[in-house]
Amino acid sequence: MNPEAIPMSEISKEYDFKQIEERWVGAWDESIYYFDWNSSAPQYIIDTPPPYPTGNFHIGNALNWCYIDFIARYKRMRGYNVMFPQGWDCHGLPTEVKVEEIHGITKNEVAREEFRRLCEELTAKNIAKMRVTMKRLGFSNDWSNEYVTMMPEYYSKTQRSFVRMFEKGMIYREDHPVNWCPRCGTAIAFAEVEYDSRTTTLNYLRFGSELGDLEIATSRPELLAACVAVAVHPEDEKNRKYIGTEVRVPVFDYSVPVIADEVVDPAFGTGVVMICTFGDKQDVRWWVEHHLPLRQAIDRAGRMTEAAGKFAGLKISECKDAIIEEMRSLGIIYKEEPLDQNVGLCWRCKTPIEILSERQWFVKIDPDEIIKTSAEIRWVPDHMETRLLNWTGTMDWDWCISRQRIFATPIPVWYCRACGEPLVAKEEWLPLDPNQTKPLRPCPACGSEEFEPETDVLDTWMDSSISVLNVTGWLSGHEPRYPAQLRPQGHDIIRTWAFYTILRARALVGTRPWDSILVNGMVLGEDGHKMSKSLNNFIAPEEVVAKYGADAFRQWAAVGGSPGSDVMFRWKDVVSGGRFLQKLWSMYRFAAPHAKRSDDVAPNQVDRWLLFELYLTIEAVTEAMERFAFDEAFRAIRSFAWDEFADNYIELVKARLYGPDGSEKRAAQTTIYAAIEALTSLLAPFTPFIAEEIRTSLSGESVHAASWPEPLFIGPQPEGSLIKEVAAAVRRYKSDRGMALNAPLAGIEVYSELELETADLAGSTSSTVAVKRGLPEIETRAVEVKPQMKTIGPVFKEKSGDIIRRLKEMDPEEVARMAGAGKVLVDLGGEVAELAPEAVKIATETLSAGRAVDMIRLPAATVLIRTGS
RNA sequence: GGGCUCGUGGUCUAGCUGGUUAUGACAUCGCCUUGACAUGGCGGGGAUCAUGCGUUCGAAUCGCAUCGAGCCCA
Repeated sequence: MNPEAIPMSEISKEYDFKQIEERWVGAWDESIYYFDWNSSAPQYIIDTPPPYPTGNFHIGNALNWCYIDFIARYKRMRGYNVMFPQGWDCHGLPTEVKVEEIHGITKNEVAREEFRRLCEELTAKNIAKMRVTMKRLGFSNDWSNEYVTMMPEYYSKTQRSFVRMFEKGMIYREDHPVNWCPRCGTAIAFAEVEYDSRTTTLNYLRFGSELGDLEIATSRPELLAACVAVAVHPEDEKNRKYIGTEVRVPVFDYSVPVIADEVVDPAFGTGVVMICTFGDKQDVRWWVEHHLPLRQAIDRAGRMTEAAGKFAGLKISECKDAIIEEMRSLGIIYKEEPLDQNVGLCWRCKTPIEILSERQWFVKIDPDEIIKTSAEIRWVPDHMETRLLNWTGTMDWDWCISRQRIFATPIPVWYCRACGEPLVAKEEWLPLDPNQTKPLRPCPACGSEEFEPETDVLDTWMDSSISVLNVTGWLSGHEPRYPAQLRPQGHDIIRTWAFYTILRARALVGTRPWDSILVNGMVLGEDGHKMSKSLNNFIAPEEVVAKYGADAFRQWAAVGGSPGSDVMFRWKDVVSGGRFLQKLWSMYRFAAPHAKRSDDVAPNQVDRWLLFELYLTIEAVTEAMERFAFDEAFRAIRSFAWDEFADNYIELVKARLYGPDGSEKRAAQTTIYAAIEALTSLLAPFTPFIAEEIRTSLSGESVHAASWPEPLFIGPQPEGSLIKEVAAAVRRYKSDRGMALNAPLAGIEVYSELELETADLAGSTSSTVAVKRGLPEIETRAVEVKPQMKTIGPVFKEKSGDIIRRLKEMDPEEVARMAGAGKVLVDLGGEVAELAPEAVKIATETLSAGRAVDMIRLPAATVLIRTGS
């Protein structure tokens, strides 16, 4: 489009973000963001986090997606074959709960398949809502690579991964202690356990012994029936005599051994610990180490078992009360005191978890392999890797992957009714639900054809931990392209998603999952706390977009904080983003009729200065983008656009633009064109809407199909830079005197060592300008000595402080004279230090010596302004 | 209790491979309607760089300790 066809008056004065952004959302062709499976261009595959489809794309997601979009758009412009896929991690308890709520049912009241169907229906609706928000925010997702974990295309891969790892011996089924939520009725992994401090009671009781009663302290007397041993420290003077003997468990009256273990803290309680199966993780460790028997006193529903004798059937808390009451009345409890302790809670419902021994499916964890693989990955910021490594060393048992739920990937296993042997499905039978289909062969152990289906389902992390394999083409018919280049994710799920993904990629395809992982922080509300609905500091992205637009919101994401650190949501950042959009629009409104590309015009000093600034900006932005330093990148763009281009360059060249046609005018027009073209390209990853609006008006091409600007190789431009400095100084001069900026001055003389062009300076100051070499004939006087520490310190070491003090006391005129003569002598009392001239800088004051001029001193020039006429 | 990160004008932050004048934004105050923009321009005020000790000629920057905050975990 010819810019001449857009008179300035036809471009609205105000930037209408709503109209423009919504128009582009509707107009953009999404296919330009599709990954090309056949391309030989370097690939850049992003393992986008698949969000849980709650129906609301929250601001934490939005921050991460902004980061991803900045990178995806930047990499595309750099010529990469980019995949920015979108997945949905559908399975999970929250949806089950929501469905029960919506339909007023419990999951056991309807058929398994029917319940699953209701969950899928709700999930599909939520996904549709979230897609709308994502598109409105301007994310350049590749929707041709969307995946939905609840669909057979995806969960068949989860099932195949299960079968393959089973066949490699990396998945096994075993009776094993698991973390159990009695309320949800399901096993959970360590990653799902939260901790909270609670106050409870430490009960002191007596166990009967031939050596006299043994005193023990416990916070969980309800587990008395699960007691399998008692432990004391081997060096414990008071209690060591009991080691190797047996003591009687009160109330239940059976014998347990007393064992020695150094882990026991002799100073806690009575120094004697009751080992139960299982009160906590330490009990599990002792149980394994000392080969103790199993006495399970609590069942899956959180009620006491037959092992608890007359307390059987009571809830845990009821049993606790009853047992304490009984022991008090029998005098077994002789002391009670409050105890602060941290209890493990189910992350979903906050119910205290129990450790039960259950037959469950597990994935083997090899910490060394995880650590080795992690070392092959570039972590940004690098300290986030420490969190993974710390976590890797702290797990007491393998990853429990079976869950007692419905809406999840079925475990493709049956058990033979005749001999109990498990039959794991063959890969080619998948996908399947063992509750719906029968195995295609008889029991390999006994030949029976009668089977019980596995009703447990897989942990949802089993789905999402292969997201990276899914997007890189594993089991898809495409040539696989793992590892992916980037995993962007939050630091809250390092111990889960990052950990499990590394484990699974190693196990299934033998490589690291990604080249780099970019870890983003959490979004904090304006009160400084993590944004959440319960804290009532929650802002929806839709609200921000409605008020200030997606481009303004995205600027908050870019400059609100650096990736990795937590970022506070601040309205003022969005507001200031909106102002920048208006500023850009005003710039464009001015530039549109002037931006014209001409060949063979020679840029003048000011043009070349701007082109050099542009060159520096492109270099700085490119370098920052490679480090994912979006805040630095965007600040550099903003500073170029606002400070250099708008406030300085445009003001300097107005006279040329409004002046007569000629090569000087065409040089300015060409420079403006180049600046706007490059600027829109740099802005494209961050503010895709306004960048597109301006760029298409300028050149008719989409900025999102353009390539990243090449730095124009141009050296420093001291002349143009000085002209800018002088113009700014004159602007300040006028402002200080309350003069209008376009008020003419009687005359300006610029003294410097450079050969300056005067046209732009004369135009922007509305005054005649004379350029002279050297210094004006006026008096100068030294007023201050500035010692240069960098020069003095290394030479004079401990004398430096003294020298500085003396220098400041000396007459500046005298110091200046000595510096001019080649050396500065400083009397230190006993001795005289000899300083090189560069060890001091002299600040001078100028006297206009009776002439009718004002003087402005700049680092590289002296400007005289005639005040008389 | 452990690990990680971090304490810089009123608020948020840059600097942190040590060099005496600590960056920017927002807020605040003053001046200015000039042919893109008052959602603008120009300028001013405002900081014991959490505290203490140490290393050094010299510390916001390096080390140790203390206090405080956030996150992850036991």
